[in-house]
Amino acid sequence: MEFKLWPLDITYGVVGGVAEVRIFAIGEGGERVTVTDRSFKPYFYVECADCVGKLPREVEKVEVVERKFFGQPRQFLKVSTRLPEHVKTLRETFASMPGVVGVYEADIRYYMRYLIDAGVLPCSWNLAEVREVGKLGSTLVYEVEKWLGVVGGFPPQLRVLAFDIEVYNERGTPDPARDPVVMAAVKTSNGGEEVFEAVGTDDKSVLRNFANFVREYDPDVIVGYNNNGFDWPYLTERAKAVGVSLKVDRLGGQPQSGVYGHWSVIGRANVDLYNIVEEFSEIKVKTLDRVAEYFGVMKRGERVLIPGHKIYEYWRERREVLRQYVLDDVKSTYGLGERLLPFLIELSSVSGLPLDQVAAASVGNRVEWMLLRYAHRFGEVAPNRVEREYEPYKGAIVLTPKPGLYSDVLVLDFTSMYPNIMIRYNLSPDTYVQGDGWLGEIHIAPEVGHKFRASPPGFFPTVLKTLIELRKAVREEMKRYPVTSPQYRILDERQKALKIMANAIYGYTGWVGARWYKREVAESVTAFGRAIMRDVVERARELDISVIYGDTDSLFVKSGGDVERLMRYVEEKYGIEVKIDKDYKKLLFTEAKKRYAGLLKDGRVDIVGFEVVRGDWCELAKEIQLKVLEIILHSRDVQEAKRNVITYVKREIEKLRSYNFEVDNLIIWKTLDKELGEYKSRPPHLHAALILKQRGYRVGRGVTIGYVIVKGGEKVSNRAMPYIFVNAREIDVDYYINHQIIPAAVRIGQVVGVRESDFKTGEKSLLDFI
DNA sequence: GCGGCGCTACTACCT
DNA sequence: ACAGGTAGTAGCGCCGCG
Repeated sequence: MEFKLWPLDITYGVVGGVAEVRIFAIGEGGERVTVTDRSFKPYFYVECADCVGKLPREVEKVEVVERKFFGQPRQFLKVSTRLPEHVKTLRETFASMPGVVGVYEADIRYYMRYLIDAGVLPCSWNLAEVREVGKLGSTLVYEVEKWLGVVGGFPPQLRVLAFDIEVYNERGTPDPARDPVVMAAVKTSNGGEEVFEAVGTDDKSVLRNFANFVREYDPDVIVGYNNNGFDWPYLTERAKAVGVSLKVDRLGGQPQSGVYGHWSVIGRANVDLYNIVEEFSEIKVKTLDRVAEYFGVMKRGERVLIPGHKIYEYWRERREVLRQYVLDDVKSTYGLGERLLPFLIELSSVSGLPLDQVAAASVGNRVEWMLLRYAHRFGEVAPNRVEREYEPYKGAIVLTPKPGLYSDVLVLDFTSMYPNIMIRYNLSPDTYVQGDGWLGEIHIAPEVGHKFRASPPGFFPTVLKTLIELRKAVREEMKRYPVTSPQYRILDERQKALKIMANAIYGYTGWVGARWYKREVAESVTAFGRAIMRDVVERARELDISVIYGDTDSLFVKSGGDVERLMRYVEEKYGIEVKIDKDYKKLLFTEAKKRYAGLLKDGRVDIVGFEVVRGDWCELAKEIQLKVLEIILHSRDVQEAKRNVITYVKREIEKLRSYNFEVDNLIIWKTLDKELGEYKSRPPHLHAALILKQRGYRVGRGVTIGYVIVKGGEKVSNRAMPYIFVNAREIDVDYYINHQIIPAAVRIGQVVGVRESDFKTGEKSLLDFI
């Protein structure tokens, strides 16, 4: 029978010496099913010239096949093996055989190989010819006979479960061997909400009740916040320590740790929302409460907040508050899931990576898995991952702004410039021409001189064209639905997923870790980009349009001139659509690139690059900088603005001097980019991190440290203290005045003539006394 | 021994 | 582990200084 299914998770097992692929999926009627296939043999490719050698017995079959390699037709041996694990061992065996030139695609995981070859897309509707073979627990099992392709449609109703745990520990980072899980909270998409609690310090019931709940609710998707980094490893360790089994997957097993810190719960998609939140650079401090507020899920002011190091106190003395806290956390997590899952589902479908992996996978890997699918479709054998040396190359042009206040400025944006360049000039690893051998039509990149065949269309340009066309079709389809409909929302997430994947391809070509790494391609893309930018600036000059600033693919121009003509010029000459991205009434530049701020025609204040938008300046300094900016943007004349700025900032400085502030507003947040031992110098946040470590906290790469500068004679670094250990009276207010408030205020204020000395008149320097 | 200077380390930002 | 370009702070070593 024909069956339409939406794959959620995939795994395999070996039964009777045969690999069996198992796809956990949802049918059209909402039924949960398992689809199996025992017919697919693992394989890899071998390229050889007169290969000799005895075939190992793990080899099932060898065929000579026609494939392409970087666009060139070639013959390969397709070596199929009996079991997935044989691929790894045979890879070595074949590589060392006399006559073997290369072994390819031997590092592709079996179940991914299956999805790619069968053309099965996770988180999409796939049509298959199946037959029913029985039941596994309560779900039907089908055996697939033939895959009939991907069909369109919207995702089914998913059962989602969010969870969160709280651990009792008196200092530092909790230790599963010692510290009990005193609370576990769950929230489900059918409205269920529960908190499981320990009895005293006995947490066996928490673990059991949690596992029972998961099994009974039987979720398709499990979401957590840092569950890969904390909850799952902690729960499984703790379960082992107290002798409880944590059987939560769909085959009666425990969660398993996979590669790169990802945890899998077979049959379900375990998604760590923190993974995806990490990609939102506009969120500076990524604690659950702040992230939930950012996404409009729950306001921080309307929920219970307990710092991690005080949880044990609340468990001992104010348990009902802790209960509310864990509930607020799980509600936030659930809400985040509602907000983020639709995008992840589409990203899974576009990249071809199963849902539970797509959030954890890096951008480069998502692109690579997508490319592997297209390569298979085009009959291309994928190049191997090889270790390469990093070679820098020139990037985009950034114009130098003239400092000052401008009025009526338009920002022109060249849409999808890099993808368009790649398509137009056919830039791809397989179209790259080395030397002068090629006699057909070629494109030559400016400055760098790399050559590319003009036809036929290369691998990357073809993929890009496909993605752009798909996106266009999705955007067309969106018009058929009301903006507020769920369908519209899903299609919008789909077009976003297609867009970000297309935009990531240029970066991928310049990434040394990429299979299809080709520096010459990346280098040519930026070279064409620079040439276009220079040409458009020149054209603007000819048209008497004044150019104020530009960065990569945007141009800031004075409105009033024939801007439309300039836009048409770019569209006609380069085939790149130009859109007016922003329309400023007033715009402010200092002498710095990548930093500007302005008042948009719609009344919004827009700030780019300045301290206000940076996470590593304290709230107070940012708040003051914003005010200074607003004073300037809203005043009619420069002198008045200058006076008002000075009066305002002086007042703020006085407040600080008289200890009229909140410590929270003075916290400086910085992320550790390395492990503590790898630092060559001792910056402030490292100092603060070392203090945290000394007091039992686990800190290292990726952790964001919040510190304040306290009094003392030594250098700044030695006075950086984790804010949780500091009282207001210990704060070094002079540091904040001279190194946070004044620099932030002067940076913007300088445009109307405000100088550092305007704020230091009250203070007599030693020189004055002499 | 110390202040000033310039370079390096480091982070976060922009497109 | 998608890219390069950029601003800015603090650390740190070096230099000169009778």
